[in-house]
Amino acid sequence: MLNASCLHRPELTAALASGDRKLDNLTVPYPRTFAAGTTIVQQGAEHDYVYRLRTGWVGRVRALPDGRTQYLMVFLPGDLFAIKSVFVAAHPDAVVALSDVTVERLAQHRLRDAFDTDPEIALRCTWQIVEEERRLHNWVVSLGQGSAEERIAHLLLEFSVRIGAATGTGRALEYGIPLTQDQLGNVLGLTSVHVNRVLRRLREDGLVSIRNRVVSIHDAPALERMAEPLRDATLQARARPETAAG
Amino acid sequence: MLNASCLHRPELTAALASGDRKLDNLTVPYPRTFAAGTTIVQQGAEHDYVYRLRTGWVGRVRALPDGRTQYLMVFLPGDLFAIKSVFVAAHPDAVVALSDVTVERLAQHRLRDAFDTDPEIALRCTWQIVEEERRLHNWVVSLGQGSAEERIAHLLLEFSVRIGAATGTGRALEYGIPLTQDQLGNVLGLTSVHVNRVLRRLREDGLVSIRNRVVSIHDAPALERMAEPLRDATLQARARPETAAG
DNA sequence: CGCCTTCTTGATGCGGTTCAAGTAAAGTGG
DNA sequence: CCACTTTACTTGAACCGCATCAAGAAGGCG
Repeated sequence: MLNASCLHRPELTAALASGDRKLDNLTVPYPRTFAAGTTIVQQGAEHDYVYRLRTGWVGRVRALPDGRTQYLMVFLPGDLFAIKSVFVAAHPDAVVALSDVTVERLAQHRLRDAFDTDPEIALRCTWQIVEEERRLHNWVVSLGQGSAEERIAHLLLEFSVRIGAATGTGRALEYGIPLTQDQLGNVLGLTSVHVNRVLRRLREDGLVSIRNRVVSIHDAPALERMAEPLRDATLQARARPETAAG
Repeated sequence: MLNASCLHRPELTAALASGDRKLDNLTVPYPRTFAAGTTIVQQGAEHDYVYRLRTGWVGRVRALPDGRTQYLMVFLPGDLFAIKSVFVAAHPDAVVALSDVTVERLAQHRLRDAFDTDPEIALRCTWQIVEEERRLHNWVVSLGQGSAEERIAHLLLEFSVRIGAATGTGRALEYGIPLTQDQLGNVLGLTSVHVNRVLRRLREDGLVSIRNRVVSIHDAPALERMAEPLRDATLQARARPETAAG
């Protein structure tokens, strides 16, 4: 499991997997379930658990005082979330179940002890945060520079890759998505109306369609071409390495 | 030093400060300087150092293949940067000196060893990443939901707070800023033309002005009112705590 | 002085929002 | 099983915030 893109230094792979396995011993005995729409962690509240997502989709979302809302992260199975509980007292944003989900809970203080005594667990936790940072960087680029088309293409492809990686099969050309167009808008920084219009265009052009909460990628190369400018530069750089400067 | 907003769990304060002090023993003997505009870490390159910023401003920036660019982080004195070197092989974005800077270097592998053997150092490193994540969350909200006015007001206030915290004095109502309007645009996801126009309005309305690379906040309350919707919700929540839900 | 970067301002246009209305599908309670 | 409601999707028309294009002014710096 662990992570999709495996951008970590190769010498860490074993330690990471080992750290992940060790989390099993720290989880509260029985997994817990939340129905779609449930708030798992309240915005602004203190919280004493960290979670490992087993099934379903979870989102971190911030509500602005005037009613606007923005999603900050979408978690898929295998992700650790609310890991900030270990370090900060209050969560500045809510964590909600986007679909029905099952999670394993880890008591914050126990994980914190393990963090101190077991470097592999510390590594696993830090890795999760580093990975989230990577996603956030891409998110900022997407929101700051991407057009609506580019953002949507990029997001649907990212889910495709992450789901594919989590399930072991390669990229998923068809996958369930629990997000409504309204939620997609709040992920992408767009209105649901515009999301709808762009999706229509993509559907009519035969690139991708969403029907009955299922994404079907019909023309992956074209979709990738569309999302290309927003693609994580790490991969591009690998294709044509450059010399480092002082 | 360490961080501004002190949102960490109180029981960690001592360990964090201690971890920060321990970094002193890991730094390469002589601090290094970079001239404004220099690239410190190349986009897409591997890199074996982590840095602690002593003086000046540093930015992490991503260049898209078609020429667009987006800043992903602005580092101020006290920040650790390129800390990802410890965990990932290649940096997906460049790190550049926004002004003349002096930095302390830490060899990646030495820090990694220390990370394993000393929980306080692990905590200090993880804390830096958690803090960056906090900033990125706010950044995403800003780009996703904020108007140009809100984003600019929010950014200038954030710098004010962070500089104030780093220098020990409270919020800085006047501070030097090395960013050009063009760079501000690439931080804010706006064109320099629009940044210019909004800054003009803010100046004419007596809220804030930038002249000769110096920001002067003339009407802090009004500026805060303008940035209010984007303000980190943690503080808001503290004012009126809510009950937690299951 | 002449060049270059940054700042400034105007004119014009487009991408995305806003407002509004209508359709479709899935509950829900009687 | 059928009115009634609710939630999601869809589409149109009008508007506006910000981008784009263009050109000039104001400052460093060789």
